[in-house]
Amino acid sequence: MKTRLKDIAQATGFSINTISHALRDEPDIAEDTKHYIREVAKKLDYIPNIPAGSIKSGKSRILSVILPDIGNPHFTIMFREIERYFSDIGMTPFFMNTRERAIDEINAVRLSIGQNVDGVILCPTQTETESIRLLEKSTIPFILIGRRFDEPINTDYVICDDTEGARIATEHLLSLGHRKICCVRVNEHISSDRERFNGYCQALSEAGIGVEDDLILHLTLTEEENRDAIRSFFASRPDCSAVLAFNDILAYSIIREAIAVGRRVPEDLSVMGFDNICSDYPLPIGLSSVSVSKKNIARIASELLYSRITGKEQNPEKQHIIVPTRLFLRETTAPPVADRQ
Amino acid sequence: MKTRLKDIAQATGFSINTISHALRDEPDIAEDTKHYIREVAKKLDYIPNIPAGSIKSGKSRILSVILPDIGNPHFTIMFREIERYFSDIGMTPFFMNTRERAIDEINAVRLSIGQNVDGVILCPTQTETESIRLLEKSTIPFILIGRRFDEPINTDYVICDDTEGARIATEHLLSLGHRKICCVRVNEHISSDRERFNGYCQALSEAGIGVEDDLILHLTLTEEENRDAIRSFFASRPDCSAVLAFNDILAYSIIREAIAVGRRVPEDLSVMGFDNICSDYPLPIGLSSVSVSKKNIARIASELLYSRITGKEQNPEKQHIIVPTRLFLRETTAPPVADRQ
DNA sequence: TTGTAAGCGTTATCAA
DNA sequence: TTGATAACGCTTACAA
Repeated sequence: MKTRLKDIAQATGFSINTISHALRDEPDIAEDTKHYIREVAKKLDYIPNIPAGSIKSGKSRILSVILPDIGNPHFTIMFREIERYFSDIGMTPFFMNTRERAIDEINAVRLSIGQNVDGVILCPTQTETESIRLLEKSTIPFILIGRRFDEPINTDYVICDDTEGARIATEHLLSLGHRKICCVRVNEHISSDRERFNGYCQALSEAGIGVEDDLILHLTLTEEENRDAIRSFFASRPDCSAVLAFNDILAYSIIREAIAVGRRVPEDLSVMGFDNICSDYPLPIGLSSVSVSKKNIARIASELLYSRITGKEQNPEKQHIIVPTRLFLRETTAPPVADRQ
Repeated sequence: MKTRLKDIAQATGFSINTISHALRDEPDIAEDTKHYIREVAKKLDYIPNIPAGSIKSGKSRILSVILPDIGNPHFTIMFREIERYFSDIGMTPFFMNTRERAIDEINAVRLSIGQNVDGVILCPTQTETESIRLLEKSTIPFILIGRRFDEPINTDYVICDDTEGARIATEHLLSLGHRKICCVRVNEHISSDRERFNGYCQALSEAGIGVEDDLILHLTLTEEENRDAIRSFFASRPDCSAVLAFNDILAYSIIREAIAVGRRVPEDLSVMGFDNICSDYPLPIGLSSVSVSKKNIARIASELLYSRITGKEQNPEKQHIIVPTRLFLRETTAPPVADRQ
């Protein structure tokens, strides 16, 4: 059975209070006493009952990290970094998936609040704002990561420079000679989707090229199959020679379908991703991609959250942090074959 | 600020007890009263304080899922399935990484016990048994997943048929005509590593072929780089024409290095994985692999854990469940080129 | 330096 | 059908 402070008190003859203080290394207990108590506690395999402590102290030393899909390496890498940061300071982040569903997000937020977490890192689905309202009402510090809301919602956030990332990626495709460039979009509620699309439009417009509606390919972020949408896009726009994908997972989906229908990458189709997950996974085809410093974003968000939790961040102004992006060119982008039909 | 039962009591004029019962839909409160209380609770955004309840009831409705590395799709897929199963019944699994480190595993277990979780799903690092001892002492139900201990440690577990999986994979490589087959190992403490190796040995022995020590390639599961080890293996055994990798991630690492040193896959080198992550990720090169029904393992483990938690599983006998494996052949395996040097 | 007592927000017990 | 009261295991005054 679980050992309680009471058991240690009985075993040592000290009061529960003394045990509690000794195990938390407070200065008001004699060193000898502390040593003795710690020894007995260890022998009895004492493990502090955190919920019991937290209802009084209000501190649980746990955090929740609410992300759309841990199956996406983009979020996996961020979570690992967050975990590393907080476990070093004795706090435990735990993770929940929203699967890009509003209801799952609200549940995750409610559960986090209900668990008395010390802080929340959230990548919102952006199809509702109830979760933000609940967090604000709870007074639990929270940071948005990867996505941001427009006015009037004002929160701390850490994102990457989506607009600029998409702009330089599109610019690069243009500089290779591509003119019919597909842009993959996923969900117009999501800020990164809108901003990447804006970057794409900017680059085209700077090159004097108009945005064609049917070069916009709408795919889904979640587990549903994108194959049919991709294939019918290929069929409808055979003249398209390059794709800017919303993320690397979708880029690889496109590469797979392209190969399946007999198009070579990059000879027949250049594909540009967004995320640079190749830097962390041994993928057999190196994907040209926009690198978004996932670890930086995660670390900055962790630091900011921690400073909010400890109250060190006195600045009541919400922090809006935009991490720069850069281009990584690998094997999936090349000039278009000039004499294609 | 957070709403408490007390606040609802004040707002409605009922006692805290009545509020508590009403919100948990106990039968001893009048329907009208329940309706009214629920309405007020909703208006006040009441979110139950789970830790407070759990110190009395002992039930937290949270579980912990302790896995080596969420970055590995093998575990990601399992976690998603576990999450799906439990969120449907109103329980919340949260996830922690061990990074294959004993100390992280023990900490995760201690934290889980300290958080009063209702159950634990653990894929152990197997470099220590302290975590098992702590779990047993805590009396919290737990299930091992993917790995098992030898006697005298006896726990519930759900694994795949590692021996048979590796045997049929090796058999297939043999049937293609390969004779110099590399087996990738990771850590002899890990049961799946030992059992897959046994399967490999069995298949070779049935074919009358001896196991050669220097066809065993030792790689690492965690983030460290395997490149040098792979390249020096290629250099030392250029006659090796096929590889059975411990898992798909390592298989892809090998493919990447093979391509990098100018060997074609599968023409110059057949590569067989273990996990079949291609079924869930749009990877550009289809990997031949042993399919291990990750979702089945996760679901079976979840069901068993839940039955242990509710006490429905009366059988005090520990359950040892072995899920069958099967072969998925894709693009990375082929007969050896006969006239290679 | 240590102990006593109150209280955190719930749930459980028992009385009304 | 509802309410008072005691617990749960801990932390935090405050007292000794």
